[in-house]
Formats: sequence, structure tokens, C-alpha cells
Amino acid sequence: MSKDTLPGLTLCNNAMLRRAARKLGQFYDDVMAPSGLKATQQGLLYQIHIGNEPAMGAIAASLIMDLSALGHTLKPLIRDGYVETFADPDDRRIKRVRLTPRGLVKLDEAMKLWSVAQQRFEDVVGKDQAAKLRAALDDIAALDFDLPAS
Amino acid sequence: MSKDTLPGLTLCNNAMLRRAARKLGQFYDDVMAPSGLKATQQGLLYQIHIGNEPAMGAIAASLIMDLSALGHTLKPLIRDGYVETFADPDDRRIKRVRLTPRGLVKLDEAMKLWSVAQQRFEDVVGKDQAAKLRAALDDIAALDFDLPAS
DNA sequence: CGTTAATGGTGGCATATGCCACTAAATGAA
DNA sequence: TTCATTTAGTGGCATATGCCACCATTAACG
Repeated sequence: MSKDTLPGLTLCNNAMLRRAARKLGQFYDDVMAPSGLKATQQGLLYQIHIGNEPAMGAIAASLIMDLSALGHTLKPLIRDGYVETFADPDDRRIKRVRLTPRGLVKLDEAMKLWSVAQQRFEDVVGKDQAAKLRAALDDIAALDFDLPAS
Repeated sequence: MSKDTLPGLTLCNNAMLRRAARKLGQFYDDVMAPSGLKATQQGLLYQIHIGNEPAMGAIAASLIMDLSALGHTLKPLIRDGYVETFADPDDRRIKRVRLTPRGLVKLDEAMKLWSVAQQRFEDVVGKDQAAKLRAALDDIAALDFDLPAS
């Protein structure tokens, strides 16, 4: 097979997913820029907000994110005073996370912008299509790739 | 609306996309680990391979990636001797990229592992479903979110 | 021509993510 | 109780990505 006829990267599920994520990330980030938050940060603040002073491990699990990666991502938010952490009194290994009042205000501000981006996205691709896409992505997130231990 | 009844992050198209990308990335990376390449690097080598000594800008455009981000990502691959760059003789602003022989060998090795991951993914989600997903992701990558300039 | 504008990349800085080695704390077994 | 094991996070290091300011080159225009 000549190099010229090799299929493009369009065949790789992972590459396509990353590519779409870059594209959509740029769009959401653009819209949210006035808040000073990236879309990832808004998502993280929101996740913390809807949790009940969630433990770091719990957040990482919901987001399917490495625990240490979460720790890193949290740092700028703590530095900027949007988030604070405290040890769980019943198990001092566990560190819980909550929004500060300042963080709550910032989240409100960011959510307004998020709505704009979200709305615009759904206008462009269609509400149904968007819902289907999210469902498909949710399925992927739930997949188990382990070979069944026979 | 009480905090307890707020919808999860499942509603955000962008967050879901990133989450699925983390999940799938971890899987592909795991499978490709023996090659010493990350899935992103394999994808980049492949993109360079199928291009005709592509210019950096061309690669960045196909991957919907920031040009400077591409430059950064390329560095470890150049350092490890998989890739080399050279100025286009007709326009010295343009820097073209190609695989070294070593890079070609490494790509072959990585592609074998990639096939394993790709195959496993399609076994789990179904070949049709995977194709539909890639099509949907390709559509997203092609979207234009600009408001029509009236 | 020569000045101006547009194009293609680089480097610095910042966030996003992951892996690994290591520490502290809680659990379980002897 | 005491020691091995498991659990929850941290810090260091590396890649992934983006934005912005800046440089070199080329194209455009008067």
C-alpha cells in the first residue's frame, strides 16, 4: 500500500476523540475567557459544588482523572482562593474539598458563560444530536477494556 | 433548586468529551506503553508519515492543534531521533517535518500495538458504533461556531 | 524599489494530565 | 498490641496544549 493511500487518522477512535476535544475545548474556553476560568476549571468547580464536600479521590473517580492530576489542577484554584481543602475528621488520610464564597461567586459567573457556549453548541449540532453524543461519550467512560479473566 | 438535585457534569458536552478522552487515552496509552510512545505521539508520527513531508502548519491544521503546541509536542520526538525538520527551500519560513529511519521503525512497532488497542475497542463497543462515533467526532471537528456575520 | 502587512514558527509561561516513588493513616492478621 | 498491607494524597518529572509576544521571511502596494 502506497503511503498516499493510507487511511488518515480518521480511523483512530482515540485520535478523533482528542481532536474533537481540542476543538470543543477551544470553543468553550473562548466563550468562558471573560471569567478568567478555563472550561476545565469551571467543570471542576462545578463538580466540587454539586458534591458534598467531596474527597479528592471521589472527584477524581467521577471525572476519571488521575488523583495526582486532580491535585495539580486544583492548585491554581486554591491559589486564587476559589477552593479550599480540609482533612476529614473521621479519617485523616482523606482530604475534602469545598468552594470558598469567592469560588461560589466565580462559579456563578462562569456558569452564565458556560450556558452561552453550551447553548450555541446545541444550536449548531442539534439538541437531540448533542444528547446522543453525550450518551455515547458516557458509555465510553463506563467501558471496561479488561480481558475477562477466564 | 437544591444543590443535591443539580444535574451532574453529564450535561456538559465539553466535559463529557474530555472525560471520555481521558478514559480512552489511558487505555490506548496502556496498550502502547511497550513501544515507549504515548498514543498522541504515535498519532503524530503517523500523521507525519502519511503527509508528504508536511509543513508544521499543515500538520497543526489537520490535527486542529495550536501551531506552538505542535512545536512543543514535536520536541521529544526530535530529541529521541524519530523525527527531523528542514526548511522548505522555496519558502524559508516554512519548516517541513519527516520521519527518520529510526522513526519509521518505531512507528511500525507502535502501529502494531495501536491495532491491538483499536481492535479491542471495536470489539467492546462494536465496529458500527465505533464508526458512527468517529463520524460524529469528525463532524464536531468540522463545526463552525462563529455567529454568521450578518 | 522600499515600506508595510501578512505568514510561519519559536520561546516563555501556564494549565491539563499521567506515572512513579514516597509518606501518613487506617486496617487486618498474628 | 505489633507489624504487614491497603488506602489517600503529595511531589517530582514528563508530555499535551494553548496564548502571547517576538523574529524572520515573503508578499503587497504605492
